[in-house]
Amino acid sequence: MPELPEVETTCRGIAPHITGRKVKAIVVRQPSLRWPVPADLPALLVGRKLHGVSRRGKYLLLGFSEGSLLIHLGMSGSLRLVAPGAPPQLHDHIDIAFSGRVLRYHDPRRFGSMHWQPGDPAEHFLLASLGPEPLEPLFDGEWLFQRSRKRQQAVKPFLMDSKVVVGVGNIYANEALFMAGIKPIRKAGSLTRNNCLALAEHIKFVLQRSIDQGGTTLRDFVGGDGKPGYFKQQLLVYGRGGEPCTVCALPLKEIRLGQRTTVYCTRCQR
DNA sequence: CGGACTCCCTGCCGGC
DNA sequence: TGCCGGCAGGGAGTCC
Repeated sequence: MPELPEVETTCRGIAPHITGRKVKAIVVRQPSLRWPVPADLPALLVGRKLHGVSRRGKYLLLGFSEGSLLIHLGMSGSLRLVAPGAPPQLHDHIDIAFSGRVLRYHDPRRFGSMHWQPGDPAEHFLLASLGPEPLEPLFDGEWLFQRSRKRQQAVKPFLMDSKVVVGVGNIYANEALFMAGIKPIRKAGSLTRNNCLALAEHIKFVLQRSIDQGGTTLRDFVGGDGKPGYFKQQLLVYGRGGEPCTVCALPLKEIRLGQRTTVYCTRCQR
């Protein structure tokens, strides 16, 4: 169930265990993901040494000297390290076997993907037009303000547009809008500069806090129990439609906006 | 171009 | 109990 913090947690969790190791084998049990898994994946990877693991938006990048493997976890994907020979479970679609450790891709809904990009991964078509990373200084209130000018779209789908900023999914869009006191259905173009400053700060805050908490379950995660790294009980609005607002106790309103569940407080968010 | 909508897929939950 | 519709955290592709 990956949003940016889960992808970041995965990145940090797997990196120390596989960086510098050689790929020994690739097993593709189910090549039909969001896009077909490249048929030549074994030829591309076996024998290559992994230089490092990084993240761009919700894409994980396994970097080799010749290029990068881009992995997206979709809605239901996860990566785990398992011991060589561990029996695959249902929906364990792909193994990347390193010396001593197997990186196993699991994805019931198969909305995830794997792509190979020679050379600089940033040139891949899926990454080329992505907006800034939310936790980097390049993304700030001024950026949001400039990008939102004259946009008629509601602010929530605007925030979830990966060309505006990457990594803000449905959960964190709801949370950040609540914390910033901004109604999700407001037109992006109606936001004031101060609105945008608040919004950018709360996006950074909620994502960073979630990453910090994901870190607390890293050991379990790497050990293979796959515990998700975010804490549902800390969410202020997402999943709480009809329940009292944590600030004013008015029941939270739940609507559909751009085909996604949206929860907000009609009193605290304007 | 912006913005709304569709679809990829399995699992699960609530209603009947 | 079983079946069925609807919904789930993403996001590319299509159409207007």
